[in-house]
Amino acid sequence: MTVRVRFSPAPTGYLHVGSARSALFNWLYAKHTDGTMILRIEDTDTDRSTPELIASIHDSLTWLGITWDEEYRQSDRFDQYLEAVEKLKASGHAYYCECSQEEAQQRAKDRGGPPGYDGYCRDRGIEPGEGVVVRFRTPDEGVTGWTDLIRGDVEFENKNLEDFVIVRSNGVPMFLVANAYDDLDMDITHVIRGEDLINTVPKVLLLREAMGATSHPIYAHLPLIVNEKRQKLSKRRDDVSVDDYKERGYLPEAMTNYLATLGWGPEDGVEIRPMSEIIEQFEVEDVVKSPAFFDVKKLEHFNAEYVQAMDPALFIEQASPHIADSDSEVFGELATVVQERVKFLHEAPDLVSWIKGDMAEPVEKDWRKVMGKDGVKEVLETVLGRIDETDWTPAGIEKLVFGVGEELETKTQLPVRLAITGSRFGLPLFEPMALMDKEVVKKRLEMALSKLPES
RNA sequence: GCCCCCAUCGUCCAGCGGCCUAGGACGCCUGCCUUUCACGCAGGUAACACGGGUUCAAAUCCCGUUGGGGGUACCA
Repeated sequence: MTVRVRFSPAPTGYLHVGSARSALFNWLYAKHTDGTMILRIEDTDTDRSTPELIASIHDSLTWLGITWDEEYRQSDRFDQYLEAVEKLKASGHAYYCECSQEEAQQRAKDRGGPPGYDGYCRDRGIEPGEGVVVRFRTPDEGVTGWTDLIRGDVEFENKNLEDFVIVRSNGVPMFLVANAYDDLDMDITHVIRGEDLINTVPKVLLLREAMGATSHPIYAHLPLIVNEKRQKLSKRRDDVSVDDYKERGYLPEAMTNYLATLGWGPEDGVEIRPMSEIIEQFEVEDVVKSPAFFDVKKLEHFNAEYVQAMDPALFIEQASPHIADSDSEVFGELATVVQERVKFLHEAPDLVSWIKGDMAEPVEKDWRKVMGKDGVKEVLETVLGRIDETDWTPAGIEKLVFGVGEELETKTQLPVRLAITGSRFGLPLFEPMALMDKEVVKKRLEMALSKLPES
């Protein structure tokens, strides 16, 4: 039997890293087993789903390198769900209900106990009409359970399952039926998704059985990815859109590699490795149960490793879009040294922008620390005074700066760097300086001198 | 409230009854290298939530407590 898995996002927002991880694990498993990966757009929430969002999900998945073999859109299949619902009604598994949400809630409140719908309309013979929904009739007793590939045996008592809505009053089928119907219809063999959906399993199982299913897919519920407060990642409060990471210059390979280590780890402990090896080693049952914190620091490290490993030509090609046009020439000349000290593509601009553009405002603390030292004034003045007679090449500038250092018996590189670049950190100093206009260098030195404390 | 899940360094992952005085990775700290930064190299920091069992032996199995999380919609 060939494995068929599906990633089924609701297009109600951009793809975020949690969903991306679910997509990735499905994809890894499909690849590992040589199975089929299905992308199923669950757009039954017609109010919030948009074509733009579907397109953005496609883009994000593609960017990550996650591919799919078949694609479906639930909004194309409403007729089928509705037909299935008709059968459910005919067999007594579903019924019309005219209770408003307020009424249902009010009754739940009045009777105390558990909230949820009480089955009031079960046998009232309601006819379809304005404000009428279709509900699925859940058993009053017994248990519904399954063996989860990751969590083991999970059981729910049927009495805790309310008669849930499967068709809205506007006639649109809801998530649960669509989901149950499609998994059955598409012969899904493994359902791999976030743990936030674990509570819906018994309802879907009941639905499937009512639809005549004699067997069920294997379920595997992934631990959630959480923020620093250990809460489920939320699009609203957390910074988690895959697209944003792309914009910030993260590499897709770094992202997927990092995501693969959240909830799972290779046997030999080597975390950074080609996707082909991850596919080879990946087993769903090895996924851990506890939630994982999305650690951007570690992602950064992964990204740095991938940036360092990039082919230089590819680095230039991919970093260039981040570089201002006015800086592209110097970037071209310094790309290799830029690549060596950058963790993200988006850091490249800052490393070169001071050469042709404006220099960054120095960090106050750094400035005080470096410029407050004795002798700095002499250093800057001497260097400034000799610029006109300096051979304006990297070697010439090095001779100038270090020469002054030897004469005055002090280190000159740092104050000169801070004066000219505005930062303690950055590229090797002399190569970029050689690309600058002498007058600009002089002006920055003068500016630094003027800001020196009068002592 | 009710239902469900989870619990090893700050973080991610190893550990599936003895090999654990608990291992790797990120972070952080120290040193080396270096007239910047980064890289590299050598070290270091730091955890089995708690309480009961079971067993010759428990981080590993069982129960409870505590803590955390998820769900509880005519969202998915």
